[in-house]
Amino acid sequence: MFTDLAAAADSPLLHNLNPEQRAAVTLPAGNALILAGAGSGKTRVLTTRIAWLLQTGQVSPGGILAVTFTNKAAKEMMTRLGAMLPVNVRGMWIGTFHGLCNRFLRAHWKLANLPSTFQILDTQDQLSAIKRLMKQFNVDDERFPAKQTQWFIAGAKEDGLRPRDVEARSDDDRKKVELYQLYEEQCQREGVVDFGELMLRSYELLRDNDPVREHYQRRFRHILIDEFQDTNRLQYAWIKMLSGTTAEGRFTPNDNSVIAVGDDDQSIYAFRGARVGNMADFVREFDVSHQIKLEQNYRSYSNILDSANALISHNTKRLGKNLRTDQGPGEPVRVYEATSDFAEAQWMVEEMRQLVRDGIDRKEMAVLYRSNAQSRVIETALFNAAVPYRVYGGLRFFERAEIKHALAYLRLLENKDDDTSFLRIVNFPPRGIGARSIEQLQDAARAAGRSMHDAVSAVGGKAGSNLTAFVAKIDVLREQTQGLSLREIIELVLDHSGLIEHYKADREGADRIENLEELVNAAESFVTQEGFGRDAVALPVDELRQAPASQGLDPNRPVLDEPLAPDAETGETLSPLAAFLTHAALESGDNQAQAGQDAVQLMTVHAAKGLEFDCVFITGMEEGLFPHENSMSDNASLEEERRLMYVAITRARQRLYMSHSQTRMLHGQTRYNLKSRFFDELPEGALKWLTPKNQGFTPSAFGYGGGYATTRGGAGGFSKDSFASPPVPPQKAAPSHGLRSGMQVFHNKFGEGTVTALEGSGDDARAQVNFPRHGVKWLALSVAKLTPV
DNA sequence: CTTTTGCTCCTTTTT
DNA sequence: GGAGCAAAAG
Repeated sequence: MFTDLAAAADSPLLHNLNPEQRAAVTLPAGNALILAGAGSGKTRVLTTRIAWLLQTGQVSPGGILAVTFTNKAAKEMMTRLGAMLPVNVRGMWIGTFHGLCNRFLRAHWKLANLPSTFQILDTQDQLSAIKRLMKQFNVDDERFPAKQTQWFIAGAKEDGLRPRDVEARSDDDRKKVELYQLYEEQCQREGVVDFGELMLRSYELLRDNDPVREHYQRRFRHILIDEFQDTNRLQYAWIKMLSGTTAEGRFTPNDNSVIAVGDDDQSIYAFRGARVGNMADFVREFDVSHQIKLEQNYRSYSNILDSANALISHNTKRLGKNLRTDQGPGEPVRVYEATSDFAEAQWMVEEMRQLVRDGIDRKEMAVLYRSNAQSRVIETALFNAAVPYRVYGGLRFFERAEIKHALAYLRLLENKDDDTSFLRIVNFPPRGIGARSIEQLQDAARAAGRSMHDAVSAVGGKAGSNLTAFVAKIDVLREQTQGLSLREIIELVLDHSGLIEHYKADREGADRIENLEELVNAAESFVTQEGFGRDAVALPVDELRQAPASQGLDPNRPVLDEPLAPDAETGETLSPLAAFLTHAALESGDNQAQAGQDAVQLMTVHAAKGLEFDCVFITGMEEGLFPHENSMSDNASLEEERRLMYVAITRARQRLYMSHSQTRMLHGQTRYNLKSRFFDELPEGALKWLTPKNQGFTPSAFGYGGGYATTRGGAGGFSKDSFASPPVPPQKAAPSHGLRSGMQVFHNKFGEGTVTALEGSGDDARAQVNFPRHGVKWLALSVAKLTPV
């Protein structure tokens, strides 16, 4: 360890860093903002910073708090750090916001007013809990869709608001606040917390408990936050609590150092509460003394980078940043116009085959799209061409129905009051407990103010005996699993729950059984990785010894230095089962990890953030899709779409393709789309149009009969019949209004547009029209005056 | 009580 | 086009 910083300037850690990176790594104490562009070595800077702080003795491992958004990012940080320094990374507070809050609440569950066995609700569980609640209170789900209520509650929590804090402006709002209140009571009764609650509870405990707050403020000397542009109000407030809020609730930056790393141009999560404004607030409220911009890009050639820079310069609200590269221009960005989504996929497959022939690995090719629904056509094309591919997104391992069923049994063993889990499995596998019995039980439970588990005895008759048998089974299982290893517990539960048997009887149950077996493996590797049975190593944290025991901060107990450290007094430790259930809730697991195989990667642009590939295809670049039609009306969301496109472009190292299609099947209907406005925002010099530059769908395009040119001869292997002839718009019998799909029409307000669909007849007749500047509209023909052009 | 059929709604997503 | 869910048939 270095004793003085002068000697440390030669540290091997700092080798191969550019001046900006080096400045960021060696920042003096104080609050700082690092604007890190795409591909500028952000993660490297963050981890090196931590390693540097430790190596120069400026802080001990226990004094570091590093927060990320995804488990993947946290894991990567720990791996890299472990490679740089011989340090016990697991003892450090590196993790996701939610993971760290969970750790915090597990340690202070009593102060947080939670049962020690509290369970975590994921989004699915939360929705079903809300549905159950709304049914119980006879809320009209037409007027208040459960999804909307869920959105309302999650949104309130992201803003740090409890029901009493929410300002209700309408009767509907008041009803939602009431539901929020009832939902909270239900969660508290059942001993469960949702994701937002993990954050909010932690925040409130820090806010309301002076010794706890002061303890952690003293402890965390260096706080580092990754992807700062994605933080929401509550997360920002949480950071302020940890770094200098006083008992009076005033915030003054103290001598902790907070380093926020982010890129306002890559803020793509405003729709779920992220607040880019936190960056500006941070600079102001934390008296930021240093701002560093990392603009040197090590990823892409300049044609790609120029495109990204040009595009994003159309956004008005920016902190200002321009990526540069030392690499040459590289390949031009290739643009392709297809006649249909099917043809677009065909073209892509051919292009990929050529790339493979050129020696590029399939796993270095990514297909990006705006929404998941777009993947199907592409999958079909890849499948038919026998090109291996892997789709990200969709159901993750711990979200699969059979896994959730198994977990529900396990959760009930831990926490019998978890009614969400109870309901999920009370009649699964079917055991003769129908809707009526369940309703009876729910009524009884509500009347007695108990959980469903505890209210079973109040239900008589045949229904009652089935229920009693079920509860008895759970209770027996709980007894039987005492003292067993995690693996044995799960095997026992799978066996005695009847799940395996049930799926064996099902013709299509083989996959599900396989997944259940995989659950046993997941548990097994969890146990090994988390180091159960290994002695927890407590790190010296001197501050801790001054904390008063009365506040639950036992001076002799190394609070939270190890996630699973046993309680010093009772020797009590989080059971492996409890830890595994937490793990399952917080890390929904990889999708289907067919890792290792050389396969083309398919994912949404959102999912691609943080990744990079040699070749990237951005597909479906059409008005209404990208930018998405729901985001075209107001400028703020349009700018977010543009940032999304910026993220997509900057994923590519060497080759970038963009494609759009004249027609596309969407919701079982053919749509005619114009090419994306984003094309107009790219530098013409960096582009190469593989097809004649065009408008996207126009009626005249139908007259264009020639096969489209492709870049190389080699790519022409597709059958001409499959798509070379332009699609013919559906010729429905012309109704009285005389409009047809594909027609150019004029509207007084919206100007010229293209009819893309027709529906109904007579007075109900409606037309879908795509207006270049106003987007896609449905117009009632009895009202709207449309004149053919 | 369970299975089947018909009807509705469709962003983006991590925790 | 297809998942998810509620009413109707078995």
